[in-house]
Amino acid sequence: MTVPHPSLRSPITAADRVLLEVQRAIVEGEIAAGSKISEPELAKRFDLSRAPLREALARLERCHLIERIPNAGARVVKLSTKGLLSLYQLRETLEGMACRLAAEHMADSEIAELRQLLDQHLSTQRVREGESYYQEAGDLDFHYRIILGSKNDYLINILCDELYYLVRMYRVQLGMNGPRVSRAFDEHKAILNAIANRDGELAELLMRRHIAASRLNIEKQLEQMRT
Amino acid sequence: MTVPHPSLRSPITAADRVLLEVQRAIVEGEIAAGSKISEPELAKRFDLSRAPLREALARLERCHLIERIPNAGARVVKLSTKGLLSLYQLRETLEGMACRLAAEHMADSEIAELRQLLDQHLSTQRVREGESYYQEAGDLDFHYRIILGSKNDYLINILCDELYYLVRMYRVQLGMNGPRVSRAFDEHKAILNAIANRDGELAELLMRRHIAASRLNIEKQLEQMRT
DNA sequence: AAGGTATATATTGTCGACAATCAACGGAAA
DNA sequence: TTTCCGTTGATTGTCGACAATATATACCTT
Repeated sequence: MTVPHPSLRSPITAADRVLLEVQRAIVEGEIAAGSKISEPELAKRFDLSRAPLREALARLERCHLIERIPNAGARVVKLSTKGLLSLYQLRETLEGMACRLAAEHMADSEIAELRQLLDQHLSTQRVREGESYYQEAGDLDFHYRIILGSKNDYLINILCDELYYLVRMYRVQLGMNGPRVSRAFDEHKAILNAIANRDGELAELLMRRHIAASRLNIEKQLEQMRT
Repeated sequence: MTVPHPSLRSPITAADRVLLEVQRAIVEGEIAAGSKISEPELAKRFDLSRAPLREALARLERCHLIERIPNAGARVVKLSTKGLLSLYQLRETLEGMACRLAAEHMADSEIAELRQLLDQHLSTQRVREGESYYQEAGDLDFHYRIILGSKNDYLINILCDELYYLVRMYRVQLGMNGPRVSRAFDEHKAILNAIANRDGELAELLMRRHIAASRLNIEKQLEQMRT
């Protein structure tokens, strides 16, 4: 059911483990945004040498969760309105593109699976009304499959490996469990239909609106928090 | 005159040096596409330890010049028609977006400098007719400035740090010195005008066509080589 | 002779220690 | 008191060696 992450390479090394742990910790705010990262401290905490840790840090930098300055160390990224805007601006363009390509390239079987996934979400959604985690996972799953459906490896890499952890970080730390669930479902359904009809242009448009709506929703909540 | 690369961080470390060297070697085909990379061999060749070398390899993977498999080593990427198509497909979307944003966000002074740059290219172009290196550098410069003008850090990072080396690798190894110089100049000029008029929509359209034309040009040459 | 298995070799992943660089603190001069 | 400078402390960058894993070779079996 859950789409395996593309960057999960078969042999799991120590660097991989610590990467996943630290990634989760940063996304969930367990390691505070903007805080400095101490290599010796983390190495001690995960009981391994600095070598695999630095490997992990390199990959964290790659997905924009930390920023490194030579000879000065690494810091967890700070969340900012400007950053959020840039990120969603980019997502709008890239996922729109992915959606158009998916409408062109997805196999009929993949589309069928996607529809099945959506129906399944709807039922679990009815049962577990309001539980945001399942919605979060389901939403990710939906987007992932479309992105993978684009069949463009560079595009897939950018969205799934380099941007999505940051997207999740914003969602989690700004508390975006969101009351947007039902509307999101309808939008997902419309997108799926466009893809099934092989209407790439419409699919792109709908996906762009979907993400724009999501962005506006977040910005609205941001505004409320400030007052 | 030349725009400094954004990823050139101030303190230059040993890993930075070897990165630049290997990057160049791969782009220019000195290290053959598809060949295996031996860490001990490269370490000996550049007379340093494997630690900074691995740091460099991590960054090479980031810009898609090598592919790493855990416990199995790294290989230089293979060039393929599919890869080239994916890459230019992505560039078309991303640089189009950058161009639209540049039309909205570039300062008047930046636009003036861009115009100056273009005039300068035109004159050197007349003097050194056909010398492709200057054209290559000039073209990169033009695109760089527009990308930077988008003021979207994530977009800038993707285009300038993660995709452009690969673009250059395709250009160099497929021998794209190109007779497209004069047409490219006209297209650049039109794009600049759209930006100066703050017409983001047109700027995006023109940039997309510019890149699409460049892609078609390459594909044409590819076709000729095959026969 | 072909296929599979086991050894042997080479490469990658990891470790602990050293060197180079940067940030923080304290003291001296204006 | 404020500013500049040198020292101290800590952190990052680099090194060489060891352990774990994968590839290649040779051998044995069918």
